[in-house]
Amino acid sequence: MALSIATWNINSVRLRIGLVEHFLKTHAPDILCLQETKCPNDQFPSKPLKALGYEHIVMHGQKGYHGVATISRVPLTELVERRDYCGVGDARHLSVVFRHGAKSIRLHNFYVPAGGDEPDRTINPKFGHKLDFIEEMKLLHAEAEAGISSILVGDLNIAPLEHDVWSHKQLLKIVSHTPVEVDGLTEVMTKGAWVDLMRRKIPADQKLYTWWSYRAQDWNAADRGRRLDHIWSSADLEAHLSEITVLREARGWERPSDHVPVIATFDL
DNA sequence: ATGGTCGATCGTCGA
Repeated sequence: MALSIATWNINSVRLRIGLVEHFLKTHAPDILCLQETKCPNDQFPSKPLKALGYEHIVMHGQKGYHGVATISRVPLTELVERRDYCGVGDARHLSVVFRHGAKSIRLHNFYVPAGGDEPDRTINPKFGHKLDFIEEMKLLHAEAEAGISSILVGDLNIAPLEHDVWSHKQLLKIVSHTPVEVDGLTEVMTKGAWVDLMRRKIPADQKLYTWWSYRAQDWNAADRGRRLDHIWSSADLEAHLSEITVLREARGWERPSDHVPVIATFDL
């Protein structure tokens, strides 16, 4: 029985609700996790999503900034969590639990702080916040709850591997690919026993990006991308992963997000 | 080496 989970930093869900509808119509994931919805909960555009069969919507929004939402066509349980990482009141995490066949699965939806421009916490508090957020994520274990498998998706704002960026050497001092962030995210994975599902299907020696800056004249020709969006799971789900799709074409849609959807399909 | 572009909101911050 197939299960598909998608993640997409939408960069304003109200502005791009048409693109979300198009994506749901053409790819029909069972569940879509959005980040950077930039939308208070009472203004979330639920109606067109429900009309497409996505009747189960859990939001964690705030005015103007951040915000995550999980949109599902399969029922979700009452076991919803919204964790306030770093205790600053940002809407950057949401997790839900659903059943699929014999399994119960907790699905975490994360929007990790971008961290500003200067990779030095003594002069840039935003970078310090990012490092503290990652530190707190190290406490999250893929097997935290007995009998519940885990999937973790989202915009983690870190490209950990050499071929997750267009130039490893030129980005070593650029926030998202600095050694302190990469080491931190790697430790989140190892301590929590998470599996990087995208790299189980696309080998680490191949370039793989999910984000291209708005600032490039021609994002496609320059192809200076980064893999900032991720799909991880607990070890028990790895053997059931059938496909990973990075929807690069979405970067070329009209008025696009700077991130593209990533979809994991399981056979469970 | 620098600047380049977006979105929410309405001067400026965050990315």
